[in-house]
Amino acid sequence: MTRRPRIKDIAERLGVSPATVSRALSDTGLVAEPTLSRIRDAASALDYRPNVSARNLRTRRAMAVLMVVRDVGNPFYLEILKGVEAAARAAGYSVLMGNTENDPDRERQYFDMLRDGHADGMILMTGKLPSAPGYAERLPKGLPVVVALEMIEGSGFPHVQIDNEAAAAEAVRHLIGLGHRRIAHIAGPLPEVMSQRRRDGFRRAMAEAGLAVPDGYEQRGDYLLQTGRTLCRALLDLPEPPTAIFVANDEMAFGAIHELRRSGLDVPGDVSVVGFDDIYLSAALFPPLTTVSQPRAEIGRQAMRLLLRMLSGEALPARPLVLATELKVRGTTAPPRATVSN
Amino acid sequence: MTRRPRIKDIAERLGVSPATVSRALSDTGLVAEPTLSRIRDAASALDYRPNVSARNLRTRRAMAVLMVVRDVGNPFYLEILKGVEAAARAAGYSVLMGNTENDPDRERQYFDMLRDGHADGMILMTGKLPSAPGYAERLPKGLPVVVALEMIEGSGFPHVQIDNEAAAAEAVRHLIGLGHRRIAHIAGPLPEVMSQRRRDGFRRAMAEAGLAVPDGYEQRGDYLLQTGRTLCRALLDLPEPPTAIFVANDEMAFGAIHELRRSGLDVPGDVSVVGFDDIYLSAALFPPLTTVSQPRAEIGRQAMRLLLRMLSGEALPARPLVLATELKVRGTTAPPRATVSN
DNA sequence: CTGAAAGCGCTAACAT
DNA sequence: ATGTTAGCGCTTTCAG
Repeated sequence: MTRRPRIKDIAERLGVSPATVSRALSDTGLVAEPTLSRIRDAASALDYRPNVSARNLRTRRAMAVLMVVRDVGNPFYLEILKGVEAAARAAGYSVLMGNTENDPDRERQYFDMLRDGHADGMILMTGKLPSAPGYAERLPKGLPVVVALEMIEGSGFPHVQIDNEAAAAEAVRHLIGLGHRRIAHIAGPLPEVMSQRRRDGFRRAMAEAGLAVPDGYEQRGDYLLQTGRTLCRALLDLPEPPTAIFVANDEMAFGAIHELRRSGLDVPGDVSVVGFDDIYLSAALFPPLTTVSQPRAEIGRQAMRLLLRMLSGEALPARPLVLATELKVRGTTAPPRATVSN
Repeated sequence: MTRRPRIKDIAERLGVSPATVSRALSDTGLVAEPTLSRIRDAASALDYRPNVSARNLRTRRAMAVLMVVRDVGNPFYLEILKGVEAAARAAGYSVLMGNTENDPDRERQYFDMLRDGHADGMILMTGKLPSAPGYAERLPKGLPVVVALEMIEGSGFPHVQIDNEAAAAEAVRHLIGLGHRRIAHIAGPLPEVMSQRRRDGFRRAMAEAGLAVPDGYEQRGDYLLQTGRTLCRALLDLPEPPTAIFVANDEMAFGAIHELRRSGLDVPGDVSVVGFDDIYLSAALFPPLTTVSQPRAEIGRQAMRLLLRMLSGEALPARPLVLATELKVRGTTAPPRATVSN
């Protein structure tokens, strides 16, 4: 079996210089017509493919970006990945996936991949900088990093996000509008900014409507399905259980619904439930989940767009790019059974 | 801002040769102790990271593998990705994701990435070779490719798969064991080998039990949720509708269940449903889905293991690696309402 | 055990 | 418009 052809092989075969072949093959528009076609033909006849390592070494670019998430196993990220991938492909970039699982070692390892030339830029969706001590401070300024989905305050990187607080408030107002008064919230992990925002939205909507949030009406979860069950149980065991629950993500919402059903309660007849995220299959279940839909593919696309602009040396505005959410009113919300005011 | 340090910088600073630094940093065991530590210290003081393009160019390896699927948007692949990623990381490899969407251009493009040095090997889960004419024939023998999940007959690549036919038969036997006689099947796209196998398993189990498969009891789908609905409707409109349905994947099974409920039928009271794949959330729904569980993470891990062995030059056995499935009996199957034997 | 030298395959100045 | 030359940063013979 014969060795893979290099530029030199084509050049010799055609009696031109390697430089000309390189120029012809990379569409610089600097090669005249008789030569151009001959080179292209020869390249495809030899089934030539440029060696990316050599090219990358020379051009000091990898033509790859890194997308880093907390948990690749979560389908939520897939739609975003699709958006990123599409935008990346269109610009000739590949996408590397990084998975941190909240492990500080991995968090910094992916940052290191930027520095060692594995990737040219990074889309960071972990909601934090590497937590290794002193690491964040030592990061060079102007690193081509876009923070998406979650926010990292004070990081100085451009952000693509949604207004979690406003979206949460809208969801709660929907419940209030249906006539609910006793509305509870199952929150995400509160160290995280995103969870805080969603809880703040809940509180704001309640306050604006003059509704109290009794003790025990705010439960603190972790975005896992099982926890949705447990915390829902806790709410049902309250002396005055809520007639509606705003849950900080869909998985916990499913858990909550499961628990309600097991307790013989009807959703939405006895208790209404609103989720957040509009994950895969949310619309397809029984009943379909009322939830806040994030424009996930668009988040991915925009994040990649910003990143490409950074890579082309553009300075980016400090203001975060905020994308619109949409409350999808589906089958898990209805007016409370007995509309006794207060 | 000062330039990124190179090996040469460390060498000069320490008065040793670049070669020694390289050897020290790559743990060859060829550098003696006073020097070794000095080099390591200097490297970490300078925050040195080797340039991967240069290294890859020199070593002719990318230390990356490519995992190619039909549709990144499908959560099904996530667990596999997790398995691949874990095994890859452990061996020092990164994972590149490829998404073909059944587009022939992309199918071949990812193969090309192998050839241009983007990746050293590939885990192919698309169930087919690039369909561009003549392409498959021209592929060099012994390419480091492992086919996972689906099979590509005659491709000559090592396979990691499950026994789709046996698993399907087991699922159908479960229904028969419950007393069902009128059992229908909603199949996947039949050009695909995987769908054929699952259908064959259905047929075999029925034949073995001496049960007929009446006209219209085999519907041909495409793995999409909406299609599950439509085809379930078609089954219900039959003069003698089935009392149980074996569906070729979970998404269509959810669609079918949705349709059954909309028609006022109880699952599993009136109709039992079995799915295939055990996708995300299948266990968490109401009722939880009875389905065939594939060892997804294990498929990923094993595929990566085989690939690593190919990359180290080992010749691999032609026999496919077949992993065990497990029928998860959950809440969507029960004996038929009126157990009138035929 | 360490150093000198070569070169992986490509592209970018510079020259013509 | 094309050729010449150099070099990206690393690893790996080959010497010593």
